[in-house]
Amino acid sequence: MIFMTREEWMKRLGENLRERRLRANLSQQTLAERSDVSLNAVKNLESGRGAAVFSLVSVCRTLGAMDWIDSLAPESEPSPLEIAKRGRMRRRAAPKRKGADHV
Amino acid sequence: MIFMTREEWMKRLGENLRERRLRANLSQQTLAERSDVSLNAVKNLESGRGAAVFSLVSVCRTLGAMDWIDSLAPESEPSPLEIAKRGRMRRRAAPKRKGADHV
DNA sequence: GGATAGTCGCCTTTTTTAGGTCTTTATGCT
DNA sequence: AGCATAAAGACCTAAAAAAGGCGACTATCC
Repeated sequence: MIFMTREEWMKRLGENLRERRLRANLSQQTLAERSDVSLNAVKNLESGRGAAVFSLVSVCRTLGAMDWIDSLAPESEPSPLEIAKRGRMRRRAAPKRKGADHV
Repeated sequence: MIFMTREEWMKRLGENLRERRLRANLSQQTLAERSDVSLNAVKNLESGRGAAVFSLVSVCRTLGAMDWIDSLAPESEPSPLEIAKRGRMRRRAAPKRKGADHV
């Protein structure tokens, strides 16, 4: 289960969305209208074909399923070492200097 | 906080992804390469501009953050009433018949 | 069984994103 | 402080998705 291709993930995502919609007893058409996207956008999402993040967000908002967005935020606090060394949050990745860090 | 526009959600999503990346101390460039998407795709994602679900999935896969996909699946079992009435899972939304269900 | 309507497939046009490159900004490290 | 580089921005072309419509299939309800 760990090594799923991106396409497989998209399909899975589509299935989950579909289930959600059916639990709410909504047709693709109705969901599309309420989400203010086209019917095709919903089709593409559920079938796992290409879709835009905007469509995904729109549909999820209608379905009342937005928790996933914050579930993506790193739940762990920055390591104490980091806080000690650098006062604030990191705004850039550490630069790979010339000869310093090899590979 | 409840009524965020879709654009605001996109921005938030981007910020979360950005934080994740920084915690991993990866540059946009590196993340893009490892995710097999273009640098622009990563930029678009983090800036909250339009992006493809494919890009989102790709990046999340690299960051080891795929739990959200299944978090979208309805965790609740279908209601016992439903199971009793109809043997299997619903495959379509209930049709809105002519005079039957009003609005 | 029959009628209704949700779903799927395909097609065309328009809009958006990916992918690439260059310039500028500003952060992080020494 | 100085410098190397990550990151943001703008611009372009090609590719992909949105949007809209049409027809066939079939699950659902009566």
